Amino acid sequence: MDTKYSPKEIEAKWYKYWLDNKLFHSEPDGREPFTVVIPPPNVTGVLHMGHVLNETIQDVLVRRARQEGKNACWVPGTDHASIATEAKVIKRLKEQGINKQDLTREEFLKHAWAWTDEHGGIILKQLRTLGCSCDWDRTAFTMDEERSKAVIDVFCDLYRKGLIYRGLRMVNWDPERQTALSDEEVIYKDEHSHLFYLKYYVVEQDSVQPTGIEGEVIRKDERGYYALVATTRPETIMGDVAVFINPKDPANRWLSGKHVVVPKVGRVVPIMEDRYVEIGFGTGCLKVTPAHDVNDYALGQKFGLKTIDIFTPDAHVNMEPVEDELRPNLMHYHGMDREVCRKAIVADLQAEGLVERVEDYENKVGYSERTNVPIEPRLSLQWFIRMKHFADIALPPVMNDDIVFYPQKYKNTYRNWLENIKDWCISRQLWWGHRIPAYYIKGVLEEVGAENYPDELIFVAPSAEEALLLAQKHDANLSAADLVQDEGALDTWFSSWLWPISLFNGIEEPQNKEIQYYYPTADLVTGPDIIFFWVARMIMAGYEYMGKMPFRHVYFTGIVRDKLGRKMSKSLGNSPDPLDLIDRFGADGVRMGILLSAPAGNDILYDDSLCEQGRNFCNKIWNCFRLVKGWDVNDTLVTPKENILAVKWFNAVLQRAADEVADQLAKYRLSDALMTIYKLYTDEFSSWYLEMIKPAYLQPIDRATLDHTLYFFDALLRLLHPFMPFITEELWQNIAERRQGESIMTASVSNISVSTAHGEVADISGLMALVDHIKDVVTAVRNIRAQKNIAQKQAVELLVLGEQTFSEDALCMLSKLALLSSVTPANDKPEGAATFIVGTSEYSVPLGQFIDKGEERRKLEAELQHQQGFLRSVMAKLSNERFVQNAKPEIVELERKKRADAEARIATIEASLKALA
RNA sequence: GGGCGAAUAGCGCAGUUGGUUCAGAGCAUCUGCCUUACAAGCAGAGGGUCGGGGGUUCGAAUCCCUCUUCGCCCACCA
Repeated sequence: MDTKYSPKEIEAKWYKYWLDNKLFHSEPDGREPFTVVIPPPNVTGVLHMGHVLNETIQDVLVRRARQEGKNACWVPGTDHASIATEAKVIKRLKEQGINKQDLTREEFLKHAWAWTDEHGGIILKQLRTLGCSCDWDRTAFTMDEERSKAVIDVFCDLYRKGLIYRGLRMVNWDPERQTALSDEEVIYKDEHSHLFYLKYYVVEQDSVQPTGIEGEVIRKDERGYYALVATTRPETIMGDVAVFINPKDPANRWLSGKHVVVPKVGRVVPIMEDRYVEIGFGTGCLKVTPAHDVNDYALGQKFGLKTIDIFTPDAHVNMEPVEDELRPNLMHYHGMDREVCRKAIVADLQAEGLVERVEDYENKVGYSERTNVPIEPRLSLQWFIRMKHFADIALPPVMNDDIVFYPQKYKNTYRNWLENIKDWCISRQLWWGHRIPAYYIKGVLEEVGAENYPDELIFVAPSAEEALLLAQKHDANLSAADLVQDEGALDTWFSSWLWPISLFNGIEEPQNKEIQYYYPTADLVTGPDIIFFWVARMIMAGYEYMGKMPFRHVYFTGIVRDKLGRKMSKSLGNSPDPLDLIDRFGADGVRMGILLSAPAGNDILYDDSLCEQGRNFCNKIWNCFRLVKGWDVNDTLVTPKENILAVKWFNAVLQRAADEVADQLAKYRLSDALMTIYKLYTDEFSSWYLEMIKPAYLQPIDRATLDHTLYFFDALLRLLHPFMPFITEELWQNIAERRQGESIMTASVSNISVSTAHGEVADISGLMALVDHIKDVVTAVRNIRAQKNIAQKQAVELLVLGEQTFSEDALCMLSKLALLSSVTPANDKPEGAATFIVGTSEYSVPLGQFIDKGEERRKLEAELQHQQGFLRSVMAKLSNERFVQNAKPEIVELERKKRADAEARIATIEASLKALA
């Protein structure tokens, strides 16, 4: 066996074994279910560090549940990710010289499916490399037949319930992809921009009169009186229909009732008044373009203003809606991109003296989450869900912890969103996705246009045939050819929100055995960035369709960042390829690396050194195994006394650690749990226990000690298995004879210690204290060796001064660990001895001529000072009457004991100093 | 603008109702060791006024107030 663990073949071997033996597969049975549904990654995505974190956590939870005897079922799958995938397909088609516009819907979808089949599911393969124990037989896709049926049926159902409606609204428009987006898909970014102050000349120049109100600001230049309007988007002036002032604003009072000319455009628009306009911002004059701004639209609605939409769907200037008589002056802007037009129009305005000034300005601009282009607010006909009802059913269960969030702080975020919920725009102008099951009568649509199409003539049904039946109730003469289906597709999240239900076909058959057994799921593990997109909406759908929560616990992971704290991203190139890491450190090493510093909710700063630590830990375990398996056993050998003590002690340590791990896991403190196991292995097991029982070189070990040690090893592997599945399986299989198909995956983790290890221990804390004392003495002796340059192999004598006595087994253990030639009680210590104190006892190692009296004295004096300082602080407390009166009696008693101990130690040190003199 | 959270060792963190030498473990650093399981290792060591200030208390990293700094979420100020 090599001294290094080499993961590659071992990982492949056991993953295959698990699959061959169907150990990941779950079927409903009598056991308690433990269900986890994977947050479906994009079907065309590849594994990144965020996935590694997320999936490793899920795997730990699932594997642990399996070991606890639960029927664990982790369902994998992928998301069709409508907008992201459609973008990728369009890009690839472009590379092949094909434009989406030239394709029919059917042709495009053919390409999209081809792409999905080709690249889809790569990420699921990669999850196997990481060791994920998903039930692959259940692999699903948000757009497969079963899931699609659920989506369409839910749409129809919500429509019937009046929770879905169609309407002309101002929506977030992505001009790149040319589709509407939900509010959640818009990311606001701070931007350096400019505030342009434009002159809108007053039409009624002759009637301008100062009002005499204090604070009045009348603007006039050689061309006459004008209103000054501040805007960040001068290109939208072509859609201006009014200028608003606040009725209470003294500065602009004189403009009341006037009309102004939109600069360059030439349109005469009224000055109007509304309290929405903030006095003191800019000049207090607001230009209003209802077609291109959400607030302007609201004002337009309130006052019945026209909307002049001067952009095409891809945000190029369109002069069509502009009045004929104004157009000739503006035609050179026609077809310009909005950004280009901004520059052009500013230049023109400046040339004509219509810009009074330009200021630097910081503002927020909304960007499309997917295409990263600025959102254009756009009036369009879309489908929405009324969210009030869903907010009402989804808020209470989280607030009262029926569904528990880890960490809890996200409850606030969740509440905040639900309490200010807005309707959800679910339609997208995309082809890749679930097509909206709404049908229109072709003739009527052509006659009145989409915007004026009456709601009563919309027929929503799962299929064209069923829609026709509905339509025929309205007009018996209609035939299939008279109906036309809505062109839009649904938001991806409209299918994801059903995931925990649709995976078990719970929408179609709510009473089926699977949904009844697996639902609600146990834990959801996901990033806080999709708390609104996904988590909240799953809770809504869960209560709406199952009447129950979709999951009991939500574990929000942090964001994986690089060492410098930057978010990992493709463009920065700071994201390592997980497969490459697995290649270098092994899957177990990578899992440990990512888990170690990933407490819930905290961002993790990833660095390769974390995986190195994981790999090193694998080696440690590997070498423990080499040692233990290398021992020959001799059945006739009597178990040494120190081994009996060691076994009893480690048995207790193991149980304590196992309890701690269980507690930490119950609190979802995975990295703490892993650290507990790590320390148990490296510190207690390797550094102490194995050294305690290790036979001399080439000597055999006794049967009882070996058996107990193998048992401990087995238990340690079981504890570690959820975190590092591969190496633990490998060693577990080799530590004892196993049946075919048997696996550590299902080896129990309850009752980890052996209660019969050399009989019951009555006083566990006494046992622990004894071994702790021995460890302290050993460490002190090692220190003396180091300081005095005494060789590791050179045995030394130890004198015990005072009352401390050791039982025989303790003496044996002590002698073995510290390599002592003798341990003898003594009243006085010889000339030239190094001394140290453990607890209240003093020890001494005679050194003969090696001793440096001066140094020894300095050490003792330093210790004396420390003890005296400590005693003073204790005395201060005890002499404080209010402390003695108010503090709890046990606390006071403790202080008294501290005083006694300190006094004893001081006496000992003083005696030693005297002896040295 | 509103809300939430954080600040503890060089680094990323733990510290559960205030009380055990409570100021912690891990990594990194330093020192000594190729000691027959492991140098990807072993044995040791150093390192922090718990962001600043005030208060409550016999006692504060922990509770309260305040200031500073950082992060996140939400929001229609052109």
